Amino acid sequence: MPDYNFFDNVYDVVRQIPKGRVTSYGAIAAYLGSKQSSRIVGYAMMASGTANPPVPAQRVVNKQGLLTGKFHFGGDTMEQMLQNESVEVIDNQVQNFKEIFWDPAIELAL
DNA sequence: TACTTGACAAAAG
DNA sequence: CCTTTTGCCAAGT
Repeated sequence: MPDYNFFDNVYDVVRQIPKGRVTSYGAIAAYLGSKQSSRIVGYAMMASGTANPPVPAQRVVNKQGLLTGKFHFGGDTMEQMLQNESVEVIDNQVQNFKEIFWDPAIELAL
């Protein structure tokens, strides 16, 4: 068993995302190590579908606030879940993204 | 063991 | 503004 599971780190951060808030792959990657690892975060999210406990991957979007991976949830499930948490999503785009953005580098720095 | 793919991001053309 | 390229790391083939 590996030591530092990048995936586990990602899961831990994502689970701490408050309701009605969203973050970006790059933010998580940057918080863990380097923003270059953003792809690994996305990969972790994909694996999160089989992870236990499952992580609120719907709260993780790309830096544009765009629901790039909504298809992995199955149709518009991602949008529905986000809107169910008071997150406005229009055309795969999180509205007011900048306002509800949750940055682990700041929130978890406390 | 090597090559390809991927829920990203930033830069270049 | 849109398309292409490069970098990064892990997993699948």
